[in-house]
Amino acid sequence: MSKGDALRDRTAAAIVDSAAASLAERGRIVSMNEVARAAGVSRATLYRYFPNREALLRAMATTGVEELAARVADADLQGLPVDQAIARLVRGFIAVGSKYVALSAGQASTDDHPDVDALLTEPVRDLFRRGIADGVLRPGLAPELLTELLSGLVKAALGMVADGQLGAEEAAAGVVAVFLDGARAGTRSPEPARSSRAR
Amino acid sequence: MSKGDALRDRTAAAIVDSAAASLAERGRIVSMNEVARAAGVSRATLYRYFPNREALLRAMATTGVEELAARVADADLQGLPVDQAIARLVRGFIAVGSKYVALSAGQASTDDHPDVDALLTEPVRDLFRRGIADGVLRPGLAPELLTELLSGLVKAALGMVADGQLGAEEAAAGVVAVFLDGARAGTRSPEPARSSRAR
Amino acid sequence: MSKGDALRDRTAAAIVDSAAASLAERGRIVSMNEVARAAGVSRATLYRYFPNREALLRAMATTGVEELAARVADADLQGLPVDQAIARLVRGFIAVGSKYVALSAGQASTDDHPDVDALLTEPVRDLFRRGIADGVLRPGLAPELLTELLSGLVKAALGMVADGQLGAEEAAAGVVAVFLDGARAGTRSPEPARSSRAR
Amino acid sequence: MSKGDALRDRTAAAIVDSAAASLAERGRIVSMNEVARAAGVSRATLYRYFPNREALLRAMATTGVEELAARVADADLQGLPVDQAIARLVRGFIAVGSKYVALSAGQASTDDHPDVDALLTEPVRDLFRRGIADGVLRPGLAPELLTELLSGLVKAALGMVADGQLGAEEAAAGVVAVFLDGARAGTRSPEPARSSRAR
DNA sequence: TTATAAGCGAGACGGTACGTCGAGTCTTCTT
DNA sequence: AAGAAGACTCGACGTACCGTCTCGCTTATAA
Repeated sequence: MSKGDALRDRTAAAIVDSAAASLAERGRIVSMNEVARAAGVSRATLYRYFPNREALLRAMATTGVEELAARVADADLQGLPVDQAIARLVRGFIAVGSKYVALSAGQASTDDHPDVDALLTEPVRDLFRRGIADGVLRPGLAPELLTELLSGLVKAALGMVADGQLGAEEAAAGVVAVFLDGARAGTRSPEPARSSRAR
Repeated sequence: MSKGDALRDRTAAAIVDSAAASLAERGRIVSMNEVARAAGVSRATLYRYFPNREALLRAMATTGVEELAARVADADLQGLPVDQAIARLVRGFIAVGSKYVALSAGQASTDDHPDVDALLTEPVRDLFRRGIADGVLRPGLAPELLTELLSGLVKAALGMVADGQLGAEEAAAGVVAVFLDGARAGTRSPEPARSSRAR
Repeated sequence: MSKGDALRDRTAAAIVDSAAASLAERGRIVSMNEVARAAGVSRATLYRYFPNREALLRAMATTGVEELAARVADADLQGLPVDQAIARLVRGFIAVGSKYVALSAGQASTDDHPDVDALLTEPVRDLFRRGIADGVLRPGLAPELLTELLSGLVKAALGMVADGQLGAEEAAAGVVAVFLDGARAGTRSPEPARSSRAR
Repeated sequence: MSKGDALRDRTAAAIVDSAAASLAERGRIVSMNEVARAAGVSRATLYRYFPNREALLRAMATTGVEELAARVADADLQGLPVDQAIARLVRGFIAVGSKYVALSAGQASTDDHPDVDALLTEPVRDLFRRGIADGVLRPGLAPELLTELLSGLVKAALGMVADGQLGAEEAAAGVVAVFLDGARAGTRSPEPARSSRAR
């Protein structure tokens, strides 16, 4: 039975990947028919795996979240200084972006997802809490707000990457630079030298 | 003829407003039938004004953009210090947000809009150019990147406002604080006192 | 007032004529818009004269009927032998045919038309009754049946005339020949010489 | 595959039958929605079988023609004396009439139908040619004209049958009587005794 | 090795929304 | 003050997509 399940999972994953690719490539308008065809599978099978469009989107979201969560877990955020942890996090977000961008466009509601909270939002929030407690981040901004704002920065950067206006590395660097130190000129900017090669 | 046109414009504006309200209230799924009914008009008339759904969304986008552009023009961005201009800009964005949020959710493509570029993006980019030239903003970040990142921050903040997690003022203050000075604690903390007094 | 009425009548007649022409020329599918345009009048005016499409068709029918009725009245059917009266009648029908064909195609219901009955059907039926009474027509066929059958023959002949397969004279002669004497060869062949000289 | 096709054909036939019934019962104005409902099928399915209204009408025409053609083929026209063959033909036409009447009202164009020519018009024309050659029909009337005139008679009779003014048998008898021997009183009318019971 | 179960492709079906178009009503402006 | 211009509602038409279903077929597991 484990074998059947494995096959099932692999098929589902293939469908999700293919759908993510189709959805990233073409502009948000992808019919279930096209998704099925692109995945090399019949429409009936597609519906067997995902009972409706929303479920497919949700699965894509979950996949992206899990992929991201794996990176987050690997990243040993607790073991790093907060600023470096954030940088690593952002790089991870943007690397996984190709899937994340489809969702960030509002296709999937990301509501009703315990995963996304448990796996992503919470660790990030913890990171921010730690940063504030450590005195690395300033105390005036709520962790929840910081989480959302960072997410917004990442989405914007992903949009530019998807449009080919920016490489993933530059995008990540820009996000980190702005998020940590802001756009204002000042004394504490050795980092920007690393992050300013926007075409 | 001016009268007929005026009536026409008013009707169109009423439809756009009603559609924006419907679309903000209900989650992204609003049929043309409902839009028409909510606007107190028949479906045929709706289609007389906007040949298809996309045109309606585009009109909503344009309306939002123009409203925003009016604010931007009023704001006398050139006459202010760059940081204050940015703060004013962000407050304007968030104030108009209720319309902007529907569009930012990805409903309208915002592509093929000369308006949005001419009226919004360009002034903002100019502002950033001026800031870099003045030495107020650091030179390492391209104006295009800053524009997108600021837009991302605003969208994120708008999402929180729409969810009721945050007031418009706090949201604007948070966006400005992070965008200008970043989340990192540091020597520049006296300045945020001007702009980031979240509740 | 007689002047206004005269104008009114003339306009109505012009619309009817134009509509008949449009309807004869193009195949049965003529929108009220096209009718109005062809008549050189606005759609509103068209509707002022004829409250709906059916009224227009009915007016066309009535016009044709009146034209026909005028011929019928002129033809002095009572003063002629029945067979000659029938021949004259058929020629009249076919001569007026261009209008009659549009109606015979089923556009107008011809129901609820007192005119058509009073002006056409009744005289024809009377003619048949006289023929039966005179012994010119055989008694076994009801006048109503004969009326319908003759109408059917005329419509068929009109169709061929409209298609250019037949001239009006030959068509009329054929209808009269078949209606009076049938298609069977027989002893009455000398008579057809008078009425059935098809090309 | 034969099974699927058979099912398909049966469904199509059911739709055609139902549509013919609806169209015969109600006066020419039957929406596709009603057709679908009457056929116990959804509108989408109706359109799946017949891409548009005209195709449905055409299918009804073809069905009627084929049904008629089957009768014609069964009737062994060649093996009968021409007058008896004509009588049989007319009875066949009128029997099938309920479908034929909808089409004869001008709903379907009957153009672009090779079938109708090959299956119906041609045999009838052949019959007339044989009749003329045999001396049973008189030579002065072209077969094409006779074909059309007979068709006109049949349509007229069908109209009366549909209106309930006449039974099918009487109608057929009247048509045959008039078509073969005309309405004129004369020596050769033993038949009318059989055919004159118009109400 | 065969039977049985499960997944799969194919595709019909109902439902719903979209965008188009014609019919008929009504208001407003003009002459 | 009547008629022209034209906006509006209603509803049908034809198209497309979604989600459900059944039907055979194949394949892999089980006896």
